[in-house]
Amino acid sequence: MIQSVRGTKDILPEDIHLWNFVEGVLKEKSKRYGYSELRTPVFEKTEVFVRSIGEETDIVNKEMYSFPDRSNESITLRPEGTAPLVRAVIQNSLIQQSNLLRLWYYGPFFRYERPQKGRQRQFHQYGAECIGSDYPESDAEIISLACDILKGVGIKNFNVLINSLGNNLSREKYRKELIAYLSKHLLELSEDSQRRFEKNPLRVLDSKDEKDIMITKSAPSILDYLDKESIEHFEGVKNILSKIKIDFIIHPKLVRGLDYYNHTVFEFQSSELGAQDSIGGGGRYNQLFAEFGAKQTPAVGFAFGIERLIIILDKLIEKDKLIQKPDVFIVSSLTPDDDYYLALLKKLRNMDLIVITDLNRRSFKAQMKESNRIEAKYAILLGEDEKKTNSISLKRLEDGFQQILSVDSIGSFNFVNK
RNA sequence: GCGGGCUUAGCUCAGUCGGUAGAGCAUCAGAUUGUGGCUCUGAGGGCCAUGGGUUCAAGUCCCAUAGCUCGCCCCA
Repeated sequence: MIQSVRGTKDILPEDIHLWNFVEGVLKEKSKRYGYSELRTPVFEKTEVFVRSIGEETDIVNKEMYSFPDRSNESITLRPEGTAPLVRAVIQNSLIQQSNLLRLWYYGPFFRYERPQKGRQRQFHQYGAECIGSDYPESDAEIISLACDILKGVGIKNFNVLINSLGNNLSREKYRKELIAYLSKHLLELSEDSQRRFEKNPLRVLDSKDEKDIMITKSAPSILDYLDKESIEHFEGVKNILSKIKIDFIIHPKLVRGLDYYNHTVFEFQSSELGAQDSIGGGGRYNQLFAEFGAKQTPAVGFAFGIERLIIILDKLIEKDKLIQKPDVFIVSSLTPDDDYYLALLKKLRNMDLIVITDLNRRSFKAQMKESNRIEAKYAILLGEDEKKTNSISLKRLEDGFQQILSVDSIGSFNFVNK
């Protein structure tokens, strides 16, 4: 049997209702905040990601689906959404047409990782980016949008963690202090953290290793190294969040994996997810446009992992409620090409009803069973008797109530509200 | 990339000490040939993940591979 590629999943009809529901909320909330959709290609030149995400990150080093195309150009299936979106904004000169851009994206992304709960090789992300403001109110708007989406789909138990990495100056100053502190304990750190120390010392802070946690407990905190500008920005964000009643937890060890963040970083966590407990996250990235060689442009954004949302919702939502059951099943003993039957079928479908018929020429009884199995609201019983008298027998399946309707009165019958 | 567990019918799972497979649910068909749900009866459905090995004999024991899963790493 040919199987799907490792780490990819089919979304089956039984699951699609949940996806459609989530996608509906994403679009609706984006609209409420005045965000427009921007769709980029699923693949890009490899350098789009190498430049932006950071050469030393795992995503770039070992997780990208990169390959030379037929003209030997290195192509990469997008592992995340911010870099392509920024590329598109620059290429299409969108930021010059307006001093502020509100954009969202949604679609499949690709990372070559070992699959586990909440982690696949093809997965889906929704993200929103607010481009062109350096003020804390834009950070707050983004976080507010994210929270509204989570509440909109019905998730209430989640934590909002926030931190500030400060501007470049603050961050660099802190980095030096942290390295100084960690190098005193280097040999006590876990192997993983010793490796992190070399590549990206800030990441030692969110190690799960118990000894690492002990050591980083008394490490210097980034919040003590923020300069005046950075503090003002962070305080501004916290102030607005408090006023709009978004509960947040200040988490000085939250650093996040992508190199392009500065100032505010944040993450949404749920305990429903096991080891991959982050539903989504984001932050400010004032340097990214400059990395691409464009004019420096302040921006802030976030992304959700849709599969992770779905995992939570799967337990939370009665999926039955999302499924639209058929209105009518036609149980017929007439031939499949009978004029009376075909005319009725057409008439009902033109009434915007969901109408199902048997296509396997099965017995009257089997058709009745089928109408029950698919939970249709009504069965319409059709045979020579009805045909002769220009009528239908209409049976309400919930309670078995049956009546005869003339063909002319079908149009005014209310099928939807039983 | 590293470790643990798992893989038998469409689904959930039994399968003893090695002797070429079973249940429940689901599906389909019957129970006075135009009336569903409940009940009863019956039927179909299996390369026992794949490939090797041990053995007279392997779903069962051994090895490898793949996939799933739970962690590590990383991240959404």
